[in-house]
Amino acid sequence: MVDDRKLDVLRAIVEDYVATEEPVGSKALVERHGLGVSPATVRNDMAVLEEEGYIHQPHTSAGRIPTDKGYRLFVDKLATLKPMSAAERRAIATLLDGAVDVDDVVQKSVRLLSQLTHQVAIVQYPTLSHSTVRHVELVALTPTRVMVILILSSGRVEQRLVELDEPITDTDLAEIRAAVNQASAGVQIAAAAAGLVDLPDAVRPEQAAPARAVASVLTEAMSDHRSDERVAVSGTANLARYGDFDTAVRPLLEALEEHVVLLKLLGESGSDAVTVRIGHEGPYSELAATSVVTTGYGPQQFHLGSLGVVGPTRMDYPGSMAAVRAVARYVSRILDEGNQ
Amino acid sequence: MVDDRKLDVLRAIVEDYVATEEPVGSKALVERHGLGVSPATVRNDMAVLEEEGYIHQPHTSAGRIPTDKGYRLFVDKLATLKPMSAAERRAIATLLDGAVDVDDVVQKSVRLLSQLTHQVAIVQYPTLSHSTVRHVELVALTPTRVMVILILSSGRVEQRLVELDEPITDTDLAEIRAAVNQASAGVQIAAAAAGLVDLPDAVRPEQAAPARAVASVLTEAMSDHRSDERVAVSGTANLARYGDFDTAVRPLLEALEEHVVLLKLLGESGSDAVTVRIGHEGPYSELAATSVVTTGYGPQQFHLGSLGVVGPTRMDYPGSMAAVRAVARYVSRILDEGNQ
DNA sequence: TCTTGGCACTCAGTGTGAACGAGTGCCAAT
DNA sequence: ATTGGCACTCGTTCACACTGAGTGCCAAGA
Repeated sequence: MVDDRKLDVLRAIVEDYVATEEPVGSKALVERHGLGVSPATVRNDMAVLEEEGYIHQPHTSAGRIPTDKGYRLFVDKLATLKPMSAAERRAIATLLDGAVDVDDVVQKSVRLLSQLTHQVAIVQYPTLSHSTVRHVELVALTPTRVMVILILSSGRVEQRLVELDEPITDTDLAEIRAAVNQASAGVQIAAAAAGLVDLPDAVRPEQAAPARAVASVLTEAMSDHRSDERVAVSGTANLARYGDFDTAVRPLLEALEEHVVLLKLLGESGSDAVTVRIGHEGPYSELAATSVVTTGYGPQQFHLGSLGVVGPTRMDYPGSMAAVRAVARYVSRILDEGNQ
Repeated sequence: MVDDRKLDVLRAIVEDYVATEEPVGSKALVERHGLGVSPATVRNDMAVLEEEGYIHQPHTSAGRIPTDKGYRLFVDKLATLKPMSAAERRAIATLLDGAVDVDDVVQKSVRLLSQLTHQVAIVQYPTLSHSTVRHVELVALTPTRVMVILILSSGRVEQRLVELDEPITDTDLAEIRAAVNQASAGVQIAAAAAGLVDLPDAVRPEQAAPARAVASVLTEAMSDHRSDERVAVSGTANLARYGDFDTAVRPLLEALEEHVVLLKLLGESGSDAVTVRIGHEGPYSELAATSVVTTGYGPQQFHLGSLGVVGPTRMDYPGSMAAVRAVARYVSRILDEGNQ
């Protein structure tokens, strides 16, 4: 049986342990929280909680620390999101409103998130796969060198250089440009990439060769989801606060280098809600001592990417969850505005 | 007097200490290096080296470790650059040749450098200040929304969005575009930014308002040296190998978060040569235990930026210097090619 | 039945002191 | 100038006893 008071005890243990990084005993618990019962009673409750696997005793004569299962219950049942302070809200708003483009939004928000939570923050760059093509521009730098510029609805701009075998005239280039935009403007990039196969047929025969070259790099740029795989990381210095270098800090530092790993950590948080993955619940056994708090972002439930924080299981979940949610909302709003 | 054999002893001490991270004694020294003399002789030499301040004894019954001054002598007099292996050369070439744009070059080379040296690598994004304007493109997304695209000789592309008060026609836009390119193409960005002040006078009166708006964002984009201040960092996980968390790792992790600090570390390495700054020689007292190996890069002595590695003073200087130089050369070459 | 005070027990952490040994400095001999 | 020998230093390690936070259990009380 886990009744209300036992939940209170668990909450108190989690809060104290997060604050002190030391096993917490029954006496300190009743002192620091107004539980209204004696240490002996708390001890009985602790015995039950331990029996059920929510807390754990490193050694006989020590206090208790929460297990992953205990944190899980804490997060599911007990954690009321810490509301952001007015100052924090203002900081988020002013910082992110000053961002000039999408990359800037990502870089500013990852920094912000790490500062708000004092954890390591991760922000995935927004995916291009839902974007539509807004415009394609062709600029002749020299008669045989054309800069191809792809402007997406997300505000992202990709450029590629094309070397032509033959010099091209401005009028030919203009016609190809028109044909390309005819074929792709307003179309989702995947479909646009597919449609460009027919581009050489849509122009006059003598323009087929350069059109093919242009179509080729455009297709490549559209299917190049490199930016889907990019993530920004900030706040690694915050790891310094945590002891236990070998089990907690080192594996995390190594994981942070591997963006593939980070993407997997972020990846499954598809929905609107804030997801918490605690210790061993994650996919990497080396990261058994770290937790991940993530959520998706994007305008109107449109999943453009994920962001979150990672840190030791011993982390401030309510605070992290609140910050993650707040930043995700602002980012979504900003991206939405830029999109109109 | 510091004669040749004493220099040999110093070299041996540095090499052993770098390899083992432990104070090195006279006996181990003659065993591991074929010095051809007895431990007692080495001890005499060590006494002199200590007197002169090149090495130091943490406590009476311990071996010696090099001082910053000792590392300095080692680097200046003794370090012959470790030549890159054929495999390493090939890795550099194949990786960097696959880069598609400038940002990609930076990101790949920082990663490469950290892997080659097993240190923390830093690469500054190339400065824009020497770039010239290659082309300016104006694209009407809607009649009142114009995407301004600035293409620089370095291959970098900056985009900005302009909201117009009045709808604009395609012909007006084309005329403004022509005027802008007339004024800026081929001109260094600083001069181009200055020249754009006169843009409204160069177009027909009814186009002055939109021209002013365009000139305004272009000037801002040209003088926005944000990218001069950007740096890429990789290899923080390599710090995990070093003990001495508080004096060596933590301050460095904190410094790595502050890009301003990084830029200052990189900053003074203007020339072509590889610069080594050892421990206290640097500008930050908190980084007294870390050394920086940097060099500039850019085609034909044109300083576009700096790159290098940072790590504890106890680092493999010859290897780091060789890797830094090799990567800088490749980066310079690639940027040069893209620039033609 | 739940709560509480009391009490014996456990065991990590701390401190002390002795033994150990890596490494040195010095000196006399070569 | 180099070398073997030797006494000396001092950090490290280990054993051992001590301390005290914290527990589990039990009997008494609400």
